[in-house]
Amino acid sequence: MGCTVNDIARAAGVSRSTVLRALSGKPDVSGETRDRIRALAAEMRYRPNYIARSLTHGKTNLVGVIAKPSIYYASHSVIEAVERGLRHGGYATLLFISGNESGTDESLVEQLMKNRVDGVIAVPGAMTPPATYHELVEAGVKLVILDGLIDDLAAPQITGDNYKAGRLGAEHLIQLGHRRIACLGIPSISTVGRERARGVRRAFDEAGILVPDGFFREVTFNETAAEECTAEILALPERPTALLVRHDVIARGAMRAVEAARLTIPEDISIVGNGDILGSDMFRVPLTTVRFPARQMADFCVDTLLKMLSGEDVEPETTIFDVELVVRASTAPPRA
Amino acid sequence: MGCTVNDIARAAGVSRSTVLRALSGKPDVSGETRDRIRALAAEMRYRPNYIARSLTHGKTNLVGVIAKPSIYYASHSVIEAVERGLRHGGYATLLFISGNESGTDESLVEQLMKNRVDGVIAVPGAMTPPATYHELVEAGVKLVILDGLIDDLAAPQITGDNYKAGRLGAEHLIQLGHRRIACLGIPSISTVGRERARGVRRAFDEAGILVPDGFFREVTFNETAAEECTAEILALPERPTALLVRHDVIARGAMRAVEAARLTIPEDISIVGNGDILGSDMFRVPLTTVRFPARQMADFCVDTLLKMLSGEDVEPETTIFDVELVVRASTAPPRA
DNA sequence: TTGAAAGCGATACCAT
DNA sequence: ATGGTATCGCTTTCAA
Repeated sequence: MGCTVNDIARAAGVSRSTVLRALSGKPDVSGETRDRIRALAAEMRYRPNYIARSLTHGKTNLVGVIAKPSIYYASHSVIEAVERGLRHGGYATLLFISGNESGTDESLVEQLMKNRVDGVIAVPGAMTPPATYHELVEAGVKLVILDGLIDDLAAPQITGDNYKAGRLGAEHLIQLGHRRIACLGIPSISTVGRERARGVRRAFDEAGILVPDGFFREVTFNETAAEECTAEILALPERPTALLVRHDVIARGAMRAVEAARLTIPEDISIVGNGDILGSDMFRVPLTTVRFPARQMADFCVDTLLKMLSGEDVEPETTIFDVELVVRASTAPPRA
Repeated sequence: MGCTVNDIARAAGVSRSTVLRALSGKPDVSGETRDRIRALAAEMRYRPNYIARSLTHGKTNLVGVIAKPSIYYASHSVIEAVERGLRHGGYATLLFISGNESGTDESLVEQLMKNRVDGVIAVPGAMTPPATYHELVEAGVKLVILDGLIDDLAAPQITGDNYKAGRLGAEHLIQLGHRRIACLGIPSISTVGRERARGVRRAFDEAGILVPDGFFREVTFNETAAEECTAEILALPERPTALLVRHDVIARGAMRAVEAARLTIPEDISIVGNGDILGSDMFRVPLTTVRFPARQMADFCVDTLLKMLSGEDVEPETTIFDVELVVRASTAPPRA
């Protein structure tokens, strides 16, 4: 298909070496031959074969990006920012969506390694076992974790302040006067889940609030599951007056359940989401939520990886980005 | 980093050829050596270098995917389906987001070609010039267009029935009794835009409805622009009783404007969206919209490309998928 | 059954 | 200023 350096060399009646010199702007060529060869290359629509180049350089200019499935929603704008950043930095994005049912994640590491990616950016989802990331690091791949926190991983990690996120949401409800607050939380197997819960508990403790056990739930990332879980909570003898929910998408499920129970938001039930996804201001009831600086985090993540790829030594530190509460219509004081 | 066939050959005390035969399960090896070599390879964590393999095969097993930016929303689930399908078929996804400000699209074709992708799946957005696709075809790249329609392109194209989509929405409003219907349509430079408009006009014609010029608008894909455009329409002397909107995301902008004008949906204004994006049933007012079988379209698209990649001759035909109206709360008869 | 050699396309280095 | 050659890691073909 594409023509090669050899083709050009033959057509120009010079050696391959000369062609290379002309094309790459190296010094040792006569201006005349250089121009002639360049014109010829353009005419023949020559495009250097990156594959071949990779082989000699030992560098593919490929970065593997492991993303979460679309139910996570925010994913796409993150991928977008990452792709743009990588492209700017001279890398192409090899995309893998993890937890996409098909194929084990063993094959994910496998794929990445076989394609000899220069680095990897991973946005951890619940479906990807942490071992995946450890394997990558052990294999010597340059890895940065975006919007997640993997225990004991020797790689830079970028994350939002989940402790603060939990705390902000809880404090907001407490200030509004709520005392019976239920949580649809993140499973505590993950560090993110534990941090979020720690923030919530801290706020409760400071306010001297005791929450019944049935009010602390862990829900998988699934709108329908959230709906069912919320229905159960609403059926509890002493119903909560507010819901602290792990994510805006989950809040949507919760809203459905509240509606189905013929209760109203925020009069009967206040809801706090998390993530401030695109459109949560246009939910049935505009959602009060916690905003993470997703774009900045993505940019910082790309910068970090690019530094590592350029040979710089980057400490495998965790960088925590600040979060903020966005108050909208889904929260109000409890009914008197 | 990774060890090579040579390393294994040396470690095993055999030739490279033997190692290859053992690893690839070719017949001509003694069972004993084969097992020994395989064990060794596993132990040394050998992973074949796809880059090198590509060079000899002249096949990279890379498929370029050109996607729209995240404002388009539905994008991510489409990318997800495409990635999964490609991975199943033995290909990796090289992702490019077009209209991502950075870099011209010339560099897009450039990137694709330099990386020697075996094929390309493109989801056309307004920001990508059609020339991009023609260049690709001319360069001999195997291309399939997903959810778009490019004029005179010698490549298979998969699209939803945009004529019907326009018609369904309009007919629905007409049946409800609306006669003053405004459109926030797709610019008619695109075939998709023209088809959609054709469907709408056809429904109007059949009902004998004459729509004032000011009621036909073309809006760029942008929530804020949609908001402004809607505000203008609402300020018109004889306000419409219904809005036919090019996309669910645009409907969100329209909803904002309606709210700002202190009008209610659907009592004062009915709204019909398009696309049935995830969550449009949980909009401020659950949105009546037209559903495209996005997942099936993506799957079909991948299948088509995989066929082409396997050497099959595929006709460059356009395949049109059926669409359906989803009636929710944003539409009702006009006020008497 | 096993080994050797050529080649994919580009590069770096040595030799002219 | 230009040409030749080995090399990257793997595959294919031919030879032993």
